[in-house]
Amino acid sequence: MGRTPAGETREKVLVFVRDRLLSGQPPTVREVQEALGFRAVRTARQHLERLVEDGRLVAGRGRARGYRLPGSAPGARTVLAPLLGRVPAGALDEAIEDPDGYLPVAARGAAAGGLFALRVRGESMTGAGILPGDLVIVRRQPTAANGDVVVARAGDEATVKTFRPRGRQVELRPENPAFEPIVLDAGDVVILGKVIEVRRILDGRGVPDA
Amino acid sequence: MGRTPAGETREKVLVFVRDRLLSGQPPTVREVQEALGFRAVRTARQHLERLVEDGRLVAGRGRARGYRLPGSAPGARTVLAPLLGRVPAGALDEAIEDPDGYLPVAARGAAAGGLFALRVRGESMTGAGILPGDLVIVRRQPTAANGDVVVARAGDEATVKTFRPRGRQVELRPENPAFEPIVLDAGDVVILGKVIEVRRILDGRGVPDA
DNA sequence: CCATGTAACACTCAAATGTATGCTATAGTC
DNA sequence: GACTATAGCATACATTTGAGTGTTACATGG
Repeated sequence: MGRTPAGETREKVLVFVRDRLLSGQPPTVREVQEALGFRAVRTARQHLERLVEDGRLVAGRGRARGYRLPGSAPGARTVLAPLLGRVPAGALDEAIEDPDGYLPVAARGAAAGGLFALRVRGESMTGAGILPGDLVIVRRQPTAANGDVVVARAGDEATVKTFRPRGRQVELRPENPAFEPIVLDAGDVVILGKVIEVRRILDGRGVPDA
Repeated sequence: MGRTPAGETREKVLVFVRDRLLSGQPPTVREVQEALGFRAVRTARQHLERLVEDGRLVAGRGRARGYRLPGSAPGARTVLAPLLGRVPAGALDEAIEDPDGYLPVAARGAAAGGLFALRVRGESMTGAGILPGDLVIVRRQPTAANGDVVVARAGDEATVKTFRPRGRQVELRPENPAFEPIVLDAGDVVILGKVIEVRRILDGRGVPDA
């Protein structure tokens, strides 16, 4: 029957599989078949086998939906971080239950479950280039190092600040001279995690003309 | 046999499934069983059924590895934007052939091939919260609207600036009073694309103590 | 004590899905 | 033309995996 130029179809197969993997839904061989319009399961499988031979995919022998991206492949280490609307007092795990969405993050060693994202409110960190409305990607951890930008809960509110240990106390320092540092006993501060990435979506709006 | 306090095990099941889903590897019922140490498949399935009843998971009827997080599945479409080392004169397409890496981007309608990423050099945009070393995600387009942050080529160099049309001329305005705007004839400016997102990786380094 | 609900087990069945065998056709090479 | 490699098809088979039936045990409330 019909043929296609060498390798061309295989690229489409790889793109399809990779897209599915990135969106968290590994495809079956038959889904590949259908998506590419093959009339035989075998055809899809042959392409997949070749991609594995060439090292562009990794097969999980016998497992359903078992194809993966090899560790070196682009996108292989992408995980999804839940975007939380707000962090109510003492209920991070509950907040993760009902996220506003998910952000794809290149996981630099971080485990999947250990990430979440927050939208920044207020101008207290503009000096560090973190503006109101920005998204921060946070790795959950109970401690932090001097100078880390952290998400901490002091009292009821969760805030983004720079972490400064001060002996038995802790300073949560805003990066904006118009704001005052918060200094508390170490026991009164709960570190929710460390900010590992800042994102700003510009999509629609531009910079207002001065 | 042994029992566990009410609901406790179910939480562990949810955490396990959620972590697997966020890292792109949906588990099978039997994998849940094994991970939680159940001796019967049915036990794992019952927990999963309950989680679905409570709306904390979504089941794909009959499909292998069919459990999803509520509200996430279709929306979390991710594409990869190639990170370009630099933009040599007149060769955007060639630069995309040999990227320094890829960034996962939530595709907000944007076509996959229409995105690329650049690392920002210089401090000319600090006023807009774009710092040296930041990554900008760019959607390729030949025109821009007033106020858009764009990647444009004026002469040999590609720069990130705010786009201001000025009649027959174009102003590429830095967002930093220490820098001078670039004003050129419209014909001498090539818009490579519009910045739709800004990212900053904080991974290791924190904010230096003042 | 008994009814009720949850947690867990053992086993079975059926659908989804990976794997294999064998064949046809087109394109390129010697 | 013969040889080889690739693309594709049709069908069958085997494993993985989701789904169903029934039972036991341990709490808790009336």
